[in-house]
Amino acid sequence: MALRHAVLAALLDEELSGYQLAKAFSVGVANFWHALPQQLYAELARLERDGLIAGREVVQDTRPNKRLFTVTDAGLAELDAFAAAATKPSFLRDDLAVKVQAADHIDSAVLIGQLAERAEIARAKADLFENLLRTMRGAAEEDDFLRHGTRIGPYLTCLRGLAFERGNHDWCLRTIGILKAREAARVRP
Amino acid sequence: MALRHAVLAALLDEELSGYQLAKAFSVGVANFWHALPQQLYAELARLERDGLIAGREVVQDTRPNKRLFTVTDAGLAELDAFAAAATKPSFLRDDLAVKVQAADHIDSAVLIGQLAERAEIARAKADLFENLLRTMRGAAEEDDFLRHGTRIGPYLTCLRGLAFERGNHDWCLRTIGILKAREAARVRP
DNA sequence: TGAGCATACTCAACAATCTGACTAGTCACA
DNA sequence: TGTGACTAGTCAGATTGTTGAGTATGCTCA
Repeated sequence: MALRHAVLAALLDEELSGYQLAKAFSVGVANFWHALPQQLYAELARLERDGLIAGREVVQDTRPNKRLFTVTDAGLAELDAFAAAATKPSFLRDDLAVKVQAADHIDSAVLIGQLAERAEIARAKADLFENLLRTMRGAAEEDDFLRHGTRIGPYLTCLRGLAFERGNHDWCLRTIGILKAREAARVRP
Repeated sequence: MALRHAVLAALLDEELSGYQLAKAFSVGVANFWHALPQQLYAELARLERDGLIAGREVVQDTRPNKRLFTVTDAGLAELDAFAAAATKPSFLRDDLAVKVQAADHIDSAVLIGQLAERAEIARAKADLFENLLRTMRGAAEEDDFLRHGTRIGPYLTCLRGLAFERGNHDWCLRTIGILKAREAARVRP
C-alpha cells in the first residue's frame, strides 16, 4: 500500500489536482515513485473517502473544473505511522537487465542498440533532475540549502533519482564498450 | 511478461530446479530481477507447457525428488524476440524514497533509523555482489575476463547490481549526515 | 477549418505480484 | 526427543498495476 503514502508525500508540499499529480508521477519527475493516472485518481478517491486528504473544487472558465487536494491531520498521522513501520526492501526489476543477462546468447548489435537508447533516456532524465535541483535550491549553495532550507525532502529524493540515472547511464555506456570490444576481438582475435 | 524472460535468461547458464531458481530470485542474488517462489513455479509450468523449457525428473534418496529445467530452441527464439522488442523504461519504486520525500514532516530520528538499516542492507548486498564477481572472473583480471570470457551476461548484470547498491548505500549515509546536521543546527542555530 | 495537443477525468477488463497457509521428508543440535 | 532449519514443492485469494477506450472543452498553428 505504498502508493497511498507516495500520494500523501507528494501532496505535502503543494495542493495538486489529480491531473497535475498524474503528470508528476508519470512524465519523469517521478523521482521517488511511479504510477499511471488511473491508479492515482482511484487512490485519491480512496484517500478522500478515508479522510486522509481533503479536496476543494476550483471552477475554471476556459478549462474543465478541477479538484485540488491537501493532506489532512489524519493524513499526516498516517504518514507518521508509515514512516515508523518497517521499510520493504527495494528490488531491481528491469527489462534491460534481463536482456543483458542473456547477452551471451543473443545478438550483440541488437543489445547495443537497446543499451544506447537507454543511455540516452538516462542522460535526459539526469539533465531534468539537475535542473529540478537547481530550481529547488535557488541561489543557495547546495550544502547551505540542505543545512538550512525548508522542504528538503523532494531535493533528497531527487538526488537519489539523479544518482540512479547516472548509474544507469554509465553502466549502459560501459556495457556497450565491452560488447563492442568483444565483437572486435572475435573478428581479429 | 518479463518474468517469463527473466526465468529463461536465468536458465541459460545452468540447469536449475524451481527451488534453486526461487533462491536465486529472492535471497539477494537476484541482481537482475526479483520474484517469489510461487510466481516462479507458476511461470515454470507455463514455460514448460509452451515448450520454451524442458524439465527432467531427478530422483534423490535423502531429499524430495526435483525437476531440473533447460531452455529449448523455442525458448532461445523467444528470448531473441524479446531482446529485439522495445525495452520498457525502468522506474524507481521504493518505500524508503517515499519516507524521505516526506522528510520535512516526519520525525528525523525515525527516518535516520530507517536509512541506517537500509545502508547496512545495501552494504551487505554490495559485498555479496563483489564476491560473486570475484567467483565469476576467477583468476583473470576484470578487463581480460570481460574481453575474452564466456558467459559475461551474469557478470554484467551483477556489475549493475553492485553499482545500484553502492549508490543506495552512499545516498543513505549522505542523507543521514544531512538530517543530523539539520538537527544540530536546530538546537544551536 | 481542421488536426493535433492540453486540460481534466472516468470505466472496465486483464495481467502481474504478493500474502499466507499447507504437505512432507531430512538433518543437525541440544 | 523435540525444535527449528533446509529441501522441494502446491493452492487459494487479495491487492496492485497495466492496457485500452471514452467524455468533453478549449487553444494554437498551419
